[in-house]
Amino acid sequence: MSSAALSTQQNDDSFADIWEELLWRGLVHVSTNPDELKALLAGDPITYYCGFDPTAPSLHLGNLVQLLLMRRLQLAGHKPLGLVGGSTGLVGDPRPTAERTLNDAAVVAEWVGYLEAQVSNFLSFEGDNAARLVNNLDWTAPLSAIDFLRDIGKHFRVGTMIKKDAVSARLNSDAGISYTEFSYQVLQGLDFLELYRSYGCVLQTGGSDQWGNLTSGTDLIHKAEGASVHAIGTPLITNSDGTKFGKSEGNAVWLDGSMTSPYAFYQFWLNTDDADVIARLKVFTFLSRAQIEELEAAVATEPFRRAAQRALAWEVTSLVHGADATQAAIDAAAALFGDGDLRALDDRTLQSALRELPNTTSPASTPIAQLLVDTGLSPSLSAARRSIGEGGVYVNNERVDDDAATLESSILPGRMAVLRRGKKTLAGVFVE
RNA sequence: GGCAAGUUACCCAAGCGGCCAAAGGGAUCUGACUGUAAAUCAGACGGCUUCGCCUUCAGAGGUUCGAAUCCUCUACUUGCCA
Repeated sequence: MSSAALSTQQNDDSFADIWEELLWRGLVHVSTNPDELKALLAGDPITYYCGFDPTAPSLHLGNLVQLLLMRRLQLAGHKPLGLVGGSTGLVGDPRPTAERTLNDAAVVAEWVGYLEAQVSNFLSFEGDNAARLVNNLDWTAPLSAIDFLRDIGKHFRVGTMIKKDAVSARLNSDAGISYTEFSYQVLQGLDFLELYRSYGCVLQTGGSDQWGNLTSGTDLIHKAEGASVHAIGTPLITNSDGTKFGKSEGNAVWLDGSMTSPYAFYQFWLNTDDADVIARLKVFTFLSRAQIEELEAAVATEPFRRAAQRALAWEVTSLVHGADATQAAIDAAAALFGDGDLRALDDRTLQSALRELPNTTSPASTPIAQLLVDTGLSPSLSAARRSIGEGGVYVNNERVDDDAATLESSILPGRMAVLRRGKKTLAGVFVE
C-alpha cells in the first residue's frame, strides 16, 4: 500500500467516537469493560498493540482485519505497536484440532522479516502517534528458564490456564496438548506486560479466538503491576453459507502478491455473497457509513449490478496492492470475461490480461490436460482429464471435449491461448 | 512405570482375511439454472501411459496363495492405575 493510500484514509466523523464506529463496523465481539474502553479511546492518546505470529511467509485476510482495526485506532489518534512474534512463532498457539508442527528457527526468523514489512504497510510511521514495530524475541530470548518460572510463571494458576477455550478444547480432544503449546498463553501474557512496562501499552487487540491469550496479559498486568488494562476481541469472520471465510479454491488468500496475485485477490472479493458483502465493506474498507448504506440499498434493489461487490473488491485490493495493480486486475477480467470473442482483443490487451493470470509457456503440441496442470488449474493429470470429461474445460471460451487434445487449432493471434476450468478459473498459455 | 483403547483418503467416520482405492457424511470440484451471487438438482472426488496398471489404510518386519483386516516391534494419542 502506498503512503498516498494511508493519507486518504479516515474514520467516519458521523460517529460520536471511535468506539461507536468500531461497534457499528462489527469489530468488537468481546472486550474488557466497554464503558471504560469507550472513555479511554475517546480520551488522550493511548498506546495499544496487536501481535502477528510468523506461521507463514505472509499475512492473510484474517490478519487484515487486525491490521485495519489497528489503523482505525491510529486514525483516532492512538499509538500502535505492531508486534511480530519472533518467539511465539517458535512455540505456536494451540489450534483447536491438533498440535502444530514446529517450524525451523531460521525459517521463522525469515518470516518475521516478511511480516514486519507487511505490517508496516498498513500503519503510519509519521507524526505524533507514529507506529512502532516490536519483536517479542527481543525480551524472551534473554530470559532464563528459571527467571521465567519464578517471575512470570508464579502469576499463572494452572486451573485458570486449562479453562481457556483453546486449551480445554485440546484437552477434551483425543489430540491432547503438549506443554509447549500449553505455555503459549504465558508467553503472550508476558508480551503485554513487557509492552506495558516499556511503552505504557494499555490495550491489546486480536481475534476473539485469541481471547484467552488477550486476557492472559490483562490478568498478568493486574497481578504484577496492579494496573487495569484492556483488550478487544474481534469477531471471527464467517460466511453466511457456513463455509470458512478467506479461502479461495481451498487455499488461504494471502496479502503477498506473489502468493495470491492481485487478480486472484480482486476476484476473491468480487465473488462475495450478497448476504455477506455489506458486513465485509464495514470491516475491510474505510468507506463511510453513508457510502455503505447506499451500497446496501443497491444490493437490495439491483443486485445483478453487484455494485457493492465491485466497491468492496476495488477498495480492499487497492488497499493491499495499490490502485495500479487493481486497475490492471480489473482490465484483465474485463477482457477475459467479456462477451466472448477473444479474437477481437488486440494483442497487447490480451497479453497483459494473461500476465495477470497464472500462466505458462509451452509448445503448441502440449496436451491441454498437461497445460491445466502446468498452470495450476488442476492438481494432477487425472484431475485435469476428469475436468475435461465433465465438460468443464475451455480453451478460448470453447469447450474441450477430447482429453488428448492439444492447442494446435486454437491459438489466438499473438501466439496465446486462454485456458479456463469451470466458470471463472482462468489461466494463460503463451505458445513458444 | 503398569494396564487398556486407539492411529483409515482434505475433515469426521465405516471396515474385523479375498467381492477394498476402501461404505456414509462434510468440505471441495464440474454441469444445468443465474448476476463471475445464493438456493436447488445431477455428476465427480488417490495416481497414471485410464476397458488396465501403480501406490495407499501411523512406521518397520512377519504369517498367508492373498492383509486396512492376524502376529511382533517402534512412534504418537487418549483414558485408568501407580
